[in-house]
Amino acid sequence: MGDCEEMFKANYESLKEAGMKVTKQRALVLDIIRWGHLDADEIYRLARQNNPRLSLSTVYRALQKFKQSGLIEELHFDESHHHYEVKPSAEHHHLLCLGCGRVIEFKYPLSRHIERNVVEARGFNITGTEVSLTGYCAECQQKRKKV
Amino acid sequence: MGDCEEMFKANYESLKEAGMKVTKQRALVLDIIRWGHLDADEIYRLARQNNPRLSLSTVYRALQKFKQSGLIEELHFDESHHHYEVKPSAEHHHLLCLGCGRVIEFKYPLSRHIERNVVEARGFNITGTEVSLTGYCAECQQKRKKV
DNA sequence: CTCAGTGCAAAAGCTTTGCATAATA
DNA sequence: TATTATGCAAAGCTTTTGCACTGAG
Repeated sequence: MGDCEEMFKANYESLKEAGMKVTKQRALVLDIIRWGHLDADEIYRLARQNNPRLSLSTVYRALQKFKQSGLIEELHFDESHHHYEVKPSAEHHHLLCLGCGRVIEFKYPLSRHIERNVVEARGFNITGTEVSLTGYCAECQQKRKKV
Repeated sequence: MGDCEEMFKANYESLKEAGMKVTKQRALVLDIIRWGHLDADEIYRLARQNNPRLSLSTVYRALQKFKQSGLIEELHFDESHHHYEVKPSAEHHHLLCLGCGRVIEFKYPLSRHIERNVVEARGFNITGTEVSLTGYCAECQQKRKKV
């Protein structure tokens, strides 16, 4: 690797711990994922500002690897893209504002709640929970009233 | 239209009520959606058993129209396909078994529950809720133990 | 040195669109 | 008759894959 920036040190550690070969492309992609809930193409475009030779397939391959090793999680805000975030420690979900696109995170043990309160879920072993809540944040509701 | 089967009468009414032009293709597609949680290609293949000249784009255009007029809803069980169901009267969600692919439906006013119990959701106007719960049903847990 | 990762280009899978024809209201 | 829907084929978009080359361990 050789000439790698200081700012990626933490990412190198993460990759190493996850048992992955460390490359500057992967460190870069991982670093960008920490910025927010981005999709592959957004990650790609941001990453190219740092490394213009990076290819989109490398981004996709990195995302796949990270997902497999549990470093990140895939989100499905809308039907056409996937978005990614570094794996959270506690179960949490997202409110997506259809007005401004902002994402509000909140912690909530929803799978436990459902296992306890939903009759049909008795005996079902829930391994994955993804909640997509869409609507309008307080600010966007104000804007919409005015229009 | 002319030579249309008796079994589609109810669908004709639904389409008419929704303010759509009634065609035998649409009635057929709508009829098939009532069978279960199918994706576009499954609907297409089933529909062609009845009308071999039907095209896939007609299926997609019908699905889009139905969605717009609120006749059906789009589900996102896995990341690559969309599945469809006729619009339910009460809020309900799905448990998807990764073993056998079965879908268990359950009614639950989750958006209300979240609006009431999640601090971060205060002031947020939730308009859409979709919950994807994946795991293993009781039967598949048994099978997995044996293997 | 060896195997895994990268870049490029090409392909795959799902969905949408353009256009001439056919069917509904 | 005037739209609107259909069928077909072609294009679009996101994601995956093949292959030769590079780089990490």
